Amino acid sequence: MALPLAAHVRPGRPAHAPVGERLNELLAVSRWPYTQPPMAKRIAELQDRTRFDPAEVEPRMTERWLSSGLFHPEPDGEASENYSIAIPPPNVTGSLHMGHALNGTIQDVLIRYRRMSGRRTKWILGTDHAGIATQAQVEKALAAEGTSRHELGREGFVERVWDWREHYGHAIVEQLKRLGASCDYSEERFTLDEGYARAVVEVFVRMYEKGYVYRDRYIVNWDPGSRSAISDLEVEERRETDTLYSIRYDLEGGGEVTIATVRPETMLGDTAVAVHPDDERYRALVGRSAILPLVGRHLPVIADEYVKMDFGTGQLKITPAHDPNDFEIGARHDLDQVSVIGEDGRMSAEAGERFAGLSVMAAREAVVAALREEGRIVAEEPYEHEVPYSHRSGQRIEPLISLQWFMDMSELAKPAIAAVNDGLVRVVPDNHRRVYLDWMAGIRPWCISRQLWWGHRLPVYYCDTCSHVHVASAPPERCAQCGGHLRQEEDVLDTWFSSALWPFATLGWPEQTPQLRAFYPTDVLSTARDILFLWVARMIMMGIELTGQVPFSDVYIHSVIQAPDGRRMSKSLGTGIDPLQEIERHGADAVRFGLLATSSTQDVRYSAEKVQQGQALANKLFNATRFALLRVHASLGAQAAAELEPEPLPSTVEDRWILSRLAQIESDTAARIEDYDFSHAALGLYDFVYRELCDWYLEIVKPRLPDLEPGEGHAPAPERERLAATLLHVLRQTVALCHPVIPFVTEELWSYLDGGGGLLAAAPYPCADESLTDLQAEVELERAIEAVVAVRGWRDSVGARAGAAIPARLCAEGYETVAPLLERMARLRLDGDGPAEAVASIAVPGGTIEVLSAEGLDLHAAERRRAAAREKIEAEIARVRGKLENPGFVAKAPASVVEGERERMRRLSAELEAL
RNA sequence: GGGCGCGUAGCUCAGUGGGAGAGCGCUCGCUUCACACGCGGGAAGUCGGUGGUUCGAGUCCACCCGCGCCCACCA
Repeated sequence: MALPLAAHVRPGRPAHAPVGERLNELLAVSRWPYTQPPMAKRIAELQDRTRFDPAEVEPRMTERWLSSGLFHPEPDGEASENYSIAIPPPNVTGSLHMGHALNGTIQDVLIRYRRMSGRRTKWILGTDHAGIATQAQVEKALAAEGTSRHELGREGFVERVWDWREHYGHAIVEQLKRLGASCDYSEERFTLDEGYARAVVEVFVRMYEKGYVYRDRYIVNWDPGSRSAISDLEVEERRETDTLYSIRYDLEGGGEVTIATVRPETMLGDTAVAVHPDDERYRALVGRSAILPLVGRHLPVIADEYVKMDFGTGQLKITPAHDPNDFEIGARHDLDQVSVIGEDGRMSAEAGERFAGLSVMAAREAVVAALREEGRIVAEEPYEHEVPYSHRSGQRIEPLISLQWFMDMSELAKPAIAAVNDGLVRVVPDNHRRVYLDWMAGIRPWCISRQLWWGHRLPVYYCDTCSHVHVASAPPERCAQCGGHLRQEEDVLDTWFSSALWPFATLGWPEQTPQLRAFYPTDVLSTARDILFLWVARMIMMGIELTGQVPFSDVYIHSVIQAPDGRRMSKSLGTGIDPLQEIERHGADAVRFGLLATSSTQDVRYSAEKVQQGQALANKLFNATRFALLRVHASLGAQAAAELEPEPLPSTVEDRWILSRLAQIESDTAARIEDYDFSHAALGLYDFVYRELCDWYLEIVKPRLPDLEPGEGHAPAPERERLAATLLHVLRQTVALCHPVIPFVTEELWSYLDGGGGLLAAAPYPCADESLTDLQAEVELERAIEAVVAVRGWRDSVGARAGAAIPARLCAEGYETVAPLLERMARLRLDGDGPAEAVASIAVPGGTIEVLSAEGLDLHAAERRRAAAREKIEAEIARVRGKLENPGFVAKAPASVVEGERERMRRLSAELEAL
């Protein structure tokens, strides 16, 4: 295998470190013993493989990759010269959905591209324990068995979850292999692994010691579904229509106030009534007392600026224990907190005998009924507002006061804001940058404790005797204060607390491991925007705080894939499309291509057509290669074919043209991948393979590389060898170029194209050879193509038989080098001689083609066509003339544009003249 | 309420201030010796609307209409 080292070094970009050494290392890996039949036999078998069959090929290629060890890099070198990506860890119980498939493909393109470009690459793989989701899933299974976590007890339950993980936790990893993802499968991480857990505890302790982590009684988003507090980010607001009740409260010593609420049941916990301090209407009320209906509690009337004078009556009930705003107001005015709703989502004893034990909704009805009986409901009206729901359990959030652990984020946010502002972390596309910055600027404390059993238990120990609180990475034996017995905190940490450490905890942090040195910081974090705050922002904050470095230099936010009808893809809506099913149907290459081609800087709809297009591309490339191999072998003989060294040896204009176009697509593709412009990368490759390579180059070149059977008139053997070398060079480069996008079919084809038996995944990525750029050849061939297309259209419109060659004369400039191919591709016979009088003429760039025989042609149609062509040219001329006669245009437009229009005018005039 | 984004061919979407494009679908023709998951030809568009900037606007600006998404503590 030829190894031009220069091919690894793209001009204008830094060569990343010991390239030669790297290559050898890669090659040692790719030369693993892979026995296959001799090439001649394989080529013969290729004769019958008229289609690319993904189901047959893909498992073989996966097997080759995995057993080669290529995906596992030794932890050598420095992170700055290596390339690494930490996969967003999927939930351990999850299965591959479209988002995973797209993100997996994107990351794999980046990884494969960098690996082929000579970088030591590591794609860090692992799964997330996903506290609430996993616990809920196992609890559901237990319920089906007629038992519950409470019956099993904490230890038994956690053991059951680990069993569950053993059984179901590997599905998604296998699915990633199916997709072709080149993760380092030999070092899979899990956020609850022993080492990882040590890192989590370490971080908690450090944050506690810095004073960021604290315990507080605070109003939290209580999720009755998971029986746990959840963070603000896990709350989703839904628009709902409720009834807004206006309720009359009597004032002590006469008078009344009227408050409005959509949650009458919470009035049982009211501890004040508030008005705005500037509200003239109610100034006299401040300082008096209202009497809470049904309860009889005396409520001070207070003044607070939070109250909107122009909303409702301007009189507001205050329930500090069950409303976040009221909680704040209560704190300002030192109000009592009366909790009338419990953690089970039912009314508590404090709600009074009449209501205790009722669900919130039942209590609402009961309270309204009771108030109505007393004639206190002044008004009822439908009211649309936002209602908080748990993103996790789907249940309505119940704000209530609870003792929880929090982390203050304000200090952590500062350097994380600076990192993005200063470009240390680049956000692509850029518009997400401001979203990040806005959120970070207003960051609030993070409730990190969860009342679950599945997760990292807080390293907090309470003394039974003196209630001293110990926070330590190793459990202390006894209370340091009084020697009393210690009890560990029951709560576990929010899953995102451990996820925030992902890029470095997976590499062995806090130990200074070789892995950490080699692969941290990582290069890019690719994800959908829904976890920008939940995860990405927190990784940046924690990364900077704990390692002193940003965890990645790029954040790439990819599209969200919607159902084809534009709705959200979801199981519950029935709008989900299973990527694995699509892979079964069309092949992994097709799905990868389709997803990349669809992806964009905004949300996109799933496109079965684009997947189809990918399948077509895989098949096309397979057949193009198959054609070239079979032809070369037939034309040169097996011996010469086996000894042939593919290299660019252009002898004709089409050779120079395709090599020039190849250089172009090579630099385009590299640039697009580096710019995260995956759709154009994929579609650009499609265009190159279809249009330039297959439709034109292969078709033009066919007669130069004959099946040798008829024997007469073949090009001499050295000419055939030059063409074969060029053709195979172009195919090798094209196949390699496509590899990051469609790895399976290209790896299979490489096993035919590469004599050395190496892996394409380890081969150098093609690099544009600028010396092969040939603008002259491009101009000449573009002109020929335009002419061929014009003649074909003309032929079709006059009913020429498909195969019949038409006698004609070329009356146009600039076809010296391309006349033979024009003749053949357009099925003309350009004898030159013949009757002087043409029967018809076809407009082509730079002139016409005169048709010399009307045999079998519909000349009326030909005339109509000629007239149409003339009309089109005239219209075009009129447009250009209009421009050129506009003094403003000539005076103000750039000279090159003006000259371009003049040139066009000359060309069009010549064509019109010729017609 | 604040922010971001989108309206281009029947559908899904590209489009860099200077000749409106692709894939699919539709249609006509080809059993052309790589591929019928193929090849060749064709039809199909007041680029959401109205103004403005400019020699020139699908592209830049303003407003309007329609549709998404994110953030936000008005009962």
